[in-house]
Amino acid sequence: MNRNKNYTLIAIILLIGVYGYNFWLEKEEDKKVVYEGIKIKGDTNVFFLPSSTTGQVVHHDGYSLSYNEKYEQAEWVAYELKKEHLANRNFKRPYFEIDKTIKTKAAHWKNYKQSGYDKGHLCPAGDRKYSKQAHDETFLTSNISPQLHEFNSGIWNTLEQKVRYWAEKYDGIYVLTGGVLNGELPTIGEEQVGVPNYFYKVLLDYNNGNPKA
DNA sequence: GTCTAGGGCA
DNA sequence: TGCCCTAGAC
Repeated sequence: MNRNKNYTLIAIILLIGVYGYNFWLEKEEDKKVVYEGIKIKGDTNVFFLPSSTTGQVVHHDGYSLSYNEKYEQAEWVAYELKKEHLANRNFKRPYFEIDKTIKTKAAHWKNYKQSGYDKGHLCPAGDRKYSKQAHDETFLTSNISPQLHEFNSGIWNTLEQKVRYWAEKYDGIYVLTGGVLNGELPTIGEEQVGVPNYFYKVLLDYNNGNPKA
């Protein structure tokens, strides 16, 4: 591996269980509202969705994201991981495609080629195995970020598997993932895709407030 | 064996 | 774009 680059990747893992907001926790139908809140376009930062600093929030069927044009990647990706989303089907790895829903144009995957970095999923393909459509959707360039292979297939991968375990255990959770995009970051490719130094995940369990860390 | 990936080649 | 092989971490 090329050691000329400054490797200081650290994962910051934030696991937050929330007790509050009883007014939408207690009723079953409210779950529905939350779920729809993710998908309905035009809704402002409904419920758990964070605010966007770029003003460009895009909703896909399987997840929502806020795209940061400067760094050519999403500042966050949010999705719900339901128990029934968990599946073991194995889809063929599709081709990475440019996310056409990004108005300012998402980066091309060629930026990542031979950059030494992985095209790391923010919304993991492994969390969207309940349908091929949802699975393939994670292979949009708006859903990936440059990650070291060692990091992506190592501790990050482990974390994603734990997320799946928790989704099973707590009957569904919300997941928010992103890289820390600020300041001057190293870039790759012609479009200068920023390379985050840190990645984070925030988990929200809406019907069982067991805080975990 | 299961996940995450890169890369070569028709 | 599909197919198939390789590699690391757990």
